[in-house]
Amino acid sequence: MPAEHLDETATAILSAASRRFLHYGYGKTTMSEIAKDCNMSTGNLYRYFPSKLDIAEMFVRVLRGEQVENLRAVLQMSDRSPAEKLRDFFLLKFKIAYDRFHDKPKAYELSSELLSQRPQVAVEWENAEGRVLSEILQMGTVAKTFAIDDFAGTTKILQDAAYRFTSPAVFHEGEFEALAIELNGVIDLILDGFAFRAARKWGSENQISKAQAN
Amino acid sequence: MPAEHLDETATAILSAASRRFLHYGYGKTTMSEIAKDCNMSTGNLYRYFPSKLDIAEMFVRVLRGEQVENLRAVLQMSDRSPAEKLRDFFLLKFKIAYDRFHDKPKAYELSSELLSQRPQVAVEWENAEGRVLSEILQMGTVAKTFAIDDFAGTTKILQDAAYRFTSPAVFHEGEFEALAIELNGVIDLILDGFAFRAARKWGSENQISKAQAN
DNA sequence: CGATTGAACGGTTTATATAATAGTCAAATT
DNA sequence: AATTTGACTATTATATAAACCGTTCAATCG
Repeated sequence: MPAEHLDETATAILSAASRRFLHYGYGKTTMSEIAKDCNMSTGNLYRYFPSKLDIAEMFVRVLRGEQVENLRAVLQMSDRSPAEKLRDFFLLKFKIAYDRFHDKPKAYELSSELLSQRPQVAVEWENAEGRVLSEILQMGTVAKTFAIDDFAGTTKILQDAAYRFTSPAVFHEGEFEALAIELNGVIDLILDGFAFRAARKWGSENQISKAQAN
Repeated sequence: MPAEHLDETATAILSAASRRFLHYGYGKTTMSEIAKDCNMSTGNLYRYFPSKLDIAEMFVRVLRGEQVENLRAVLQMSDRSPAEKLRDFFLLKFKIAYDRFHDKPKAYELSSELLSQRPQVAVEWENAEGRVLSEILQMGTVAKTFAIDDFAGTTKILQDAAYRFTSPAVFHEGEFEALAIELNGVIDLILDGFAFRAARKWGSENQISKAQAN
């Protein structure tokens, strides 16, 4: 399922298709154009991909794999506290979505079309991001900044609360800065909620002041 | 702008149009049908409404006015604490949106079409709901359950955090109960965030236990 | 004279015909 | 035998013509 299973020819096909997808969009790219770019016949494309939509799916998988890698990099920042990593995670996710929406419209259009026909891809992607988020929550729990018992459930709740800032349907309504300020406000509130729960569980007042300092 | 400014004839037009909008949808309703229902000519409709879209706008305004009234009723429940009212508000808003999406698909379609051409209506509607929400926040601040200084900003943040549960784009993804549980989780976290801020501001531990009890 | 009509206009949707494309497979190629 | 081909089919998209509908307004009505 990941992009690594592709042999050389499949990679060439995907690369040719990607170029055309980005430039002309999914609908305006034909199988014979892709075949010509690869110096092969249309029939032969089907030995490497079951359908055109599967080429698009692989294209999106690669794009989103890169996104998750970027998000995962947040985990490694040793100079950032778990609370700061939570903020970094969502601000980066917002920035990635906002940028892609604004300066790669064809890729956005392709994603929309694919996801309407392959909803499972969206679920997998959300789960992959959820695993990163969950690791941040675990780090915070180890550090006793957070006090979380249901990691999966809390991850889902965080994704819900930040949904507005990751759903492109809204990106035209406001400029980046205004939306980023609102997102920071949501994260502030979430972090205070976590601080409250940590204080309740571990019971010490220094937890409160620690969270306040953040 | 509100529905009360309408005279008898305009009300009859709106009523005939509403019946057809709900039954056949906006696109499948023609001005001559509306005129015939009211025993008048098409030309005469334009003495009461500038355009067909304005009839649709009035239709939506009436619907949404009722919704805001229902939400405002939450404010009056004297047996509910501010925290409980906040929960009631969002659960009711979610239920209203979910129900309308599922059993009045034509009304939903009409709303979408109108809002794409009259975005200002959505802004007004969000502001009207925001005023109710803001009153809940004030009640909570008076009761020292919350400690909010920027009511407008906090209102916006709450609307952002609950956006997923009010945006119909997602309603096919999950069943009502599952989504309601998630929404409750988001509200739990928000309320704990408010409790934390209240404890920080008013400084007493009994605030923490009070919020815990909720 | 104000209120109302309905034919006329222009823009848009719909229906139809035509062209292009995704996907298949028997034959050709290596 | 495994790979590749390209003509072929069924489906989808595009182009064109016809019907429709929102809107206007000069003529009619009360």
